[in-house]
Amino acid sequence: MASDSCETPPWLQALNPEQRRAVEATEGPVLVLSGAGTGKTRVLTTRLAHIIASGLAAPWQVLAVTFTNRAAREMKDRLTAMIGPATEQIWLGTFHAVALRMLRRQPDCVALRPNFTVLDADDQLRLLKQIVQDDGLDPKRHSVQGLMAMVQRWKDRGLTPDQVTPEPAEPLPAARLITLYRRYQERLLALNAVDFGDLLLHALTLFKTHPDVLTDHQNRFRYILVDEYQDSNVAQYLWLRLLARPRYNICCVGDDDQAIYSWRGAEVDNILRFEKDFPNARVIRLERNYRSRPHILKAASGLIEHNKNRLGKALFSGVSAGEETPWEESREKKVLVRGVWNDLREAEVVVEEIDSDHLRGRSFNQMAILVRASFQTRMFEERLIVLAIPYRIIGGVRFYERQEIRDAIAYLRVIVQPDDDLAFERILNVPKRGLGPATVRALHVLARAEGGSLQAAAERLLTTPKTARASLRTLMESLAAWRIAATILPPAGLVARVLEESGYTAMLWHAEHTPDAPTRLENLKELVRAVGGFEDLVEFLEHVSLVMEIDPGAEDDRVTLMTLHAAKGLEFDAVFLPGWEEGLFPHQRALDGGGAKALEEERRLAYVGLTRARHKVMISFAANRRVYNQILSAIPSRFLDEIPPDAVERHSDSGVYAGPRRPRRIGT
DNA sequence: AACCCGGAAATTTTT
DNA sequence: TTTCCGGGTT
Repeated sequence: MASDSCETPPWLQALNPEQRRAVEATEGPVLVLSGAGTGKTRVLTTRLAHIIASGLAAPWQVLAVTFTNRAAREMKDRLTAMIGPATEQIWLGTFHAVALRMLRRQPDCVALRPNFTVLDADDQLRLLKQIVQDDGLDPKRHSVQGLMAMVQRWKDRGLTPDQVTPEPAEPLPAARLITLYRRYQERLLALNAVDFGDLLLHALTLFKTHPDVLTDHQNRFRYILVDEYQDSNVAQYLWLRLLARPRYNICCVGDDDQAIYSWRGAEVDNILRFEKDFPNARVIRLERNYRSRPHILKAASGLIEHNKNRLGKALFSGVSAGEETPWEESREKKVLVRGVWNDLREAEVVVEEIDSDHLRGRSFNQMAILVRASFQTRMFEERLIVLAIPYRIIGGVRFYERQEIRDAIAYLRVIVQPDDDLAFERILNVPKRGLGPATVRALHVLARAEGGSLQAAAERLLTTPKTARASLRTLMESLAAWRIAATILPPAGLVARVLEESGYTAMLWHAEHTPDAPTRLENLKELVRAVGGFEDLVEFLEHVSLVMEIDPGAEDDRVTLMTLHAAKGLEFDAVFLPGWEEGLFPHQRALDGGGAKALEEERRLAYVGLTRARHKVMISFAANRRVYNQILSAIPSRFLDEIPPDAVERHSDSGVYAGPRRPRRIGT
């Protein structure tokens, strides 16, 4: 083993002792508890490089799973810089991407056929709604979204319809819910489709029902790395446990203080239980923070200490964070807290601060406004536009969720995958071609009678001369033509042709009365451009269903606006945290139902926000905020009182309730 | 099949 | 307030 050699390999030299231990502890289960800004990504990438460079395993014998696409991309980039093209051979990706890759190899093992589709949230809802209606339930009385959430939660826990245990206190009898779940799963299989939760559920089923497949994978993966382990759900945990056997060379990296996804089925318990789950596990703590200035660390640590359910970890400052940066100023030795009259004023104050920072030579790139809920960004956008400050929003309405993009993609799906009824139904009458509900109903009846797809039913319908509709014939002929074209044209060319020949662009061009038609046309052009980066249509569709976002443009100097959730893993010189009010942050939903657990998660979210900052944090709260049409009053967030007072400098506008206990300063 | 109207929900966070 | 959905009418 390379670590036995006398010379220290160069890639280890840049690490501190704890990091180095985390990298060199290759055998057996290891939990790396890495606090914010302690060099987690460096440890992960170095560990991978170390395993490969010292010959412990070939690249393709290593599996590294992340939670987000961004984390996967970042790791890939940094690893490529270290070990070059061998990176490509590592199994590196999000849980969902890796699971999908495995399922693609053996779709038949979980009753799928090749080329199965990955449905997005919108398709899932549509499908479930159909099932709910078929069951004679009124979608209005029983929220389809609520039912969907329930199904997803089951899937997050790795439960198939057969394994779901009846739960009391649900809106419907348990047996009926399970039937809905079962029908939903049956419909998905019939459509040759999976939803997001299925990727993991099926991957788990694959291992459970096919021991030979599991053994193959166990033999292949000598080393497993897991990022953001605190965000894993039960299904992911079970899947990892199976896969890691019998060597248990599994290294999980995470921070229980940054667990913010329980609403999506993540189990903080996974990380809290690690030592029990994996006997003889080594636990390595990374607590040396290289990111934030001491006052920020103090504020963040003081806040998170109010959580009871945590492993306990204390960050300390690794180096003095600031050398020669434009951020050295005396008044920013504390976390600034501003209390203002209303949300409008809050936007003014924050954007003014951003503007004056910029005038002092600080770049917009290094400033971020992190909000609790995405609707908060609007007010800031308006203000930024007034002062002509460039900004970018991360998250928001995602590119591939826009209507016109989903329509275009539905066309592609119909071409690639004739069984995809959802996509077919979506495009059947878009643009309008006289194929309305009556036609859809007829097709459904026929499809059900013959046990085939809607497209098969459509072909069949055309053979019965009496009912044959000219426009349906035209559509089916077009589809056939596009299918042939797909084998010749590059994907981008095909998309352009489909949009043209289907009449879709004509429809938009014609629709001058709708103000956003030009934007939509623009988006479609953007889509063609995005498709241009792919050589294979199927590959593109895969990318769409997993990545959901389009490559960000060139890095220019802009302020970033995003939610706190989206900010995890990022860092900025200055971070602005608006909306620290009871009811907004902590969010009302957390205060209503969830009890202490939900509140602790909100607190962790606040912790994540604070620890994104290198040099400067400004928190703000508004006494009044416009929600819908009404103006709501709120008192400052309890989190403000939980930050150690000596790490904070408060200024509140006159007349603004500044919170209990502390004397307030008036005016500035 | 296309249009109009009224009522209800919307705003937590995402692979 | 706006937007979306479903039902009813033309």
